[in-house]
Amino acid sequence: MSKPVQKRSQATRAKLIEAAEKAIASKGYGAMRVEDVVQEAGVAKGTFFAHFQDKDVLMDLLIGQEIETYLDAFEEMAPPDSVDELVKRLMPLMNFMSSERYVFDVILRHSGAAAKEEIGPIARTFEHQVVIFIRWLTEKPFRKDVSPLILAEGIQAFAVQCIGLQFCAINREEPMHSRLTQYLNGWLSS
Amino acid sequence: MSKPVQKRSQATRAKLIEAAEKAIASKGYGAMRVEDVVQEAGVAKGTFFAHFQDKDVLMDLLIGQEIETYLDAFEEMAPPDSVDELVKRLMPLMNFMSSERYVFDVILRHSGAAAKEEIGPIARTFEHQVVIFIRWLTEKPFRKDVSPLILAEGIQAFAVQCIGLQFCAINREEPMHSRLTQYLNGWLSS
DNA sequence: ATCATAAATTGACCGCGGTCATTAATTTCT
DNA sequence: AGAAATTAATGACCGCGGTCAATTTATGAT
Repeated sequence: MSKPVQKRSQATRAKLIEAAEKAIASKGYGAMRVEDVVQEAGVAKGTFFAHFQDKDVLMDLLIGQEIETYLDAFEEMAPPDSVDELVKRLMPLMNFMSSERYVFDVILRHSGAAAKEEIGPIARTFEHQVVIFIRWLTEKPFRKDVSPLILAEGIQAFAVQCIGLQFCAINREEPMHSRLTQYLNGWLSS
Repeated sequence: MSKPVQKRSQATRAKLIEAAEKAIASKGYGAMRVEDVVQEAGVAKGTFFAHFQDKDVLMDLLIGQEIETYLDAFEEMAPPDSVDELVKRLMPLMNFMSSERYVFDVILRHSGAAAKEEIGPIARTFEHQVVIFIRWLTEKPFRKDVSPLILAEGIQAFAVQCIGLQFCAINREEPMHSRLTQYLNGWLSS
């Protein structure tokens, strides 16, 4: 399943991923249908599930690699030296995470690895994020009375909270970035 | 849909809820099947959806009322005067929220009201929780340099974070309560 | 009581994710 | 090269949530 040995198998997998990306590009993540993907890829439905345990596994892959591109951008940047700067850096990623309710749900479902052995792409991005945050926090003037790991995980918790609130009508008048700024001012200042 | 006028309709609704509670009691939330519920209730499948927009709406109701019982217990208690006490008070609710992955997912999906007009049971419990936390925070010696509302929302964010991590194998060696204690020590102390 | 109107219920049907015994293509062995 | 053994692909089928035109039941007016 995860280790295709034949060339044909790799080609089929590539066709499926390409077809899925095409479907998503035109109709969004939430509207992607396995049946459309296999038709576009020119294979049978069962073939899809021979390559991906279920639809979620493919979504994990595609959304995970999208998130990773944002983290790559983080790596290029100089560490932010204020909460405002930090929030500004995070916004593009948060906008992607909140682009569709479905995307956010998939991310939440996969943000923690279900099993130690097989940590998925999205879970990996969350770990990667923590690494980046820890570096930023230790290099710059943020509070030092709480361990960087806890601080980093807290940033994630607040980001998730803000995205969640973004999806509810009552709270939508306050923009995500200003809400996150409030939380992080309370969380990161010494 | 939401305002049954005939007695017969109210009776049917009650039968459906009772049947659902029975199914959940014996097999858990995640295993509840609409088909089983309607059979137990002795009505047709379509009737279910005449009473509940979809399965999630019924889950919202049932899980929401369960959560509300924990909040009622909170109301009975004296406010906690330390983070340790606060965490101790929260644990029963958090244990319920993390009793099944499915339950947690439903809660996340409904924690924010989708529309101002029709705020669901679970969303109402989140608002109720905030009210309780604000009271606790203002009456007791927690930090005062951040608004109680933001502090209360932060407690929710950290609780959700801890439950989420609970479901992932990598982090399961650290018990929920000790993780939450760490977060809240950083968040609530002045 | 009788009929008109609205409310509630029905169950055949659909969409879509996911399964699995069968068949086809590849590789390995002799 | 051909037979045996692995690996890949197939598509009919299933489970389950959700829909809707048709039917039954209740209500209100005359």
